[in-house]
Amino acid sequence: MRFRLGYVAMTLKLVDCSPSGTMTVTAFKKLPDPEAALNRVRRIAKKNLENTLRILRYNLAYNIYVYRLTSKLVPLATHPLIEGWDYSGDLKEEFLSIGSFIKENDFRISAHPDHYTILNPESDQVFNESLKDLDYHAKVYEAMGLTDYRYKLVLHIGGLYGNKKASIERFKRNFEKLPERISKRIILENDDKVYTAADVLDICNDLGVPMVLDVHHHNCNNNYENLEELLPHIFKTWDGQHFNPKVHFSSPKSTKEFRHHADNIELQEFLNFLRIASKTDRDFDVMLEAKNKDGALLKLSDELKDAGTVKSINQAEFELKK
DNA sequence: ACCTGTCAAGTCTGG
DNA sequence: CCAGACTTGACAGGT
Repeated sequence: MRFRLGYVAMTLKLVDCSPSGTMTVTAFKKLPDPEAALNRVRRIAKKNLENTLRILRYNLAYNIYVYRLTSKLVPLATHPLIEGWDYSGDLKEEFLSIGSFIKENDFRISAHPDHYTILNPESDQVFNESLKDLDYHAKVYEAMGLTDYRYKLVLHIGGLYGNKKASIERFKRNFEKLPERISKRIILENDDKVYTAADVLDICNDLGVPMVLDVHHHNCNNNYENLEELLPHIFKTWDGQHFNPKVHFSSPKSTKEFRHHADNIELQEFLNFLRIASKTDRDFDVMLEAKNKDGALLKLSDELKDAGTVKSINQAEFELKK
């Protein structure tokens, strides 16, 4: 049984390599000439794309094949200020070279629209804004030539609005309204406050959508659910998908700030999870969500090699001994 | 060069 | 009904 490690958006190893350069609305409006402001956005977006390719090259060198794109590649992408700008046509070459590199090397790439993107709100306006953001994410994949639906978008269920059952029903109804180019990419994750792993598993089974288990969120919000029992069912939602099941993993910052992410991954907690996961007898990928990003990955990797319970294939891939 | 307040966005709680 | 927390990295303004 094998597993791979990945990290989110940003490497600490490369100098001056942010893929998330931004321009604020205030800064945009402050420039007297809208054309000049748009030029600035274009320059930042181009830089973000170039840096993303640099990061992917670095990942290849380190055998890191699991990576999450930042949602901020194109600043203000869904804002009316840049409405009408064809960023995917304008930066076609940059997008396509990223996509080709991803396909050539068979990277597992994902993206995670931020927590303002919600499918079950009570207001139509919030739903429509969320749709715009999902459309942007799908456009980014399409501009990269990643038209295969194996490249996913991770979402949470959303708000509670005082009634979990009704909010879940609204989620499902709204999900069915999505165009295929979006819905086929969506995978759902349990959150740290409202929707537990069992809640999300039910929704995923009803909709036929893969589920990402976030182990840390489960530790924050679990309603006494047993992970060992749930895990085989969670992994089963990935049957028929191109990639193996995916898990998010992070360690709590402290007892007091339990929900916050720590700088690195606690080895013992990780080994505990591996023990449970090994019983499913399936290969899987782990997205590490730590402040130290790829630094945390390389550190955990070293510690796993020393721990002896797993065999290292390379920096980011391991085989579990039975 | 460094420090701090601010930033597009939504939800929830407490006053 | 409104202000502030939540949470995040990066920008922008001030020193």
